[in-house]
Amino acid sequence: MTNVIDESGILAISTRLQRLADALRKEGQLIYQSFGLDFEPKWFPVVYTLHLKSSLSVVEIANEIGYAHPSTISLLKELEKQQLIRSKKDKTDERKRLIVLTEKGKTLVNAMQPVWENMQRALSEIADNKHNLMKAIEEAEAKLKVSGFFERSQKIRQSGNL
Amino acid sequence: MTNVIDESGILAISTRLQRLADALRKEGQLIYQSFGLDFEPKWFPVVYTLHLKSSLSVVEIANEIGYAHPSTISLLKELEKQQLIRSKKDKTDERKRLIVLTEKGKTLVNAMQPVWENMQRALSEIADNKHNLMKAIEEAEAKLKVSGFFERSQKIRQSGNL
DNA sequence: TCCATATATGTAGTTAACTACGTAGTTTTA
DNA sequence: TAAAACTACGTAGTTAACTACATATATGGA
Repeated sequence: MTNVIDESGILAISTRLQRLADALRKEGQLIYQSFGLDFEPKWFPVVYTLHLKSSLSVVEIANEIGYAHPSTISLLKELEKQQLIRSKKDKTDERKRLIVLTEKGKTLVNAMQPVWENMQRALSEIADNKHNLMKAIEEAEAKLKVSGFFERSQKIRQSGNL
Repeated sequence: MTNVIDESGILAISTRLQRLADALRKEGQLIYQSFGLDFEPKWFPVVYTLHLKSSLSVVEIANEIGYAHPSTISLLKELEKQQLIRSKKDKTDERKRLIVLTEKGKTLVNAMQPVWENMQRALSEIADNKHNLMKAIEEAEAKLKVSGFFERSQKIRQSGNL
């Protein structure tokens, strides 16, 4: 199991992140199935957000979950098809569509609580190590927010040595 | 900048990983451009592997970089178009195509050394924190190799409480 | 008050990975 | 030694995110 990429260090980091994200998403799908639930991991951010905030516009949801708005729209379409959400025009601003969970959606969220608890434990086993993965992600995101990868590269370059 | 997903904990981890991978890949593209190099981050795993191993078949490359072979084939097509690699039939096994870097490819690899060094430093600034991102990824991957997310979920479920 | 600018939503097309399946050589085994 | 099983490569179609652009409504300033 020699693997050049695992040894090429940090340069292949985006490859490694993507691989890991893919694997977890796919296995997440199997877990929902095994509990007999008709739910997909990619829906989690939207549904969880609406569970907490109850009524939000498309762009507000996009901001909450950190996605571009067209991605959010396509998730909302799927959830509408599943009858887990519905939407109505905002009366005070005709441009906005306010999204809410349906009764079916709320029921499903309740049914998913033990599954989420189960997943959380399994994920903790995987991610809680000497270097905690969630904390590492949070710290890296915080750094990027202060100054991006490109900006840091430019600064290093201008500093002379590279 | 309230963000439900950042606070929803580990359940949205695959979303977070993907976001981070995307951001780093895109900024990586800008960095190559800023150095005047016609190179894309997604090509790195293949090119770096061929730089170290010089002649490999399609499936061997796929295994080295941890991708499915069709993904590798489409990367190889792009690299062939860029004239960075070429291939010839293996004489002892007619099924195999042996891939090598061209002279242009080798020259580019040399030209990229300082850029890779620069990127490595910038990435270290981002990822070397209290919880080191690369190490966290490695640890999580090791755990998954022992027993996957699904398998762990099943075991927790069977243990009774969930 | 009306025009310019900004915001909210939507559509179309792209990207970078994947799985499923097909074909052609190679190896094993009955 | 011929059939079965395996391996290598390739194609087609899918997925889950993205950017760029279009349209409709709202708002602020001259």
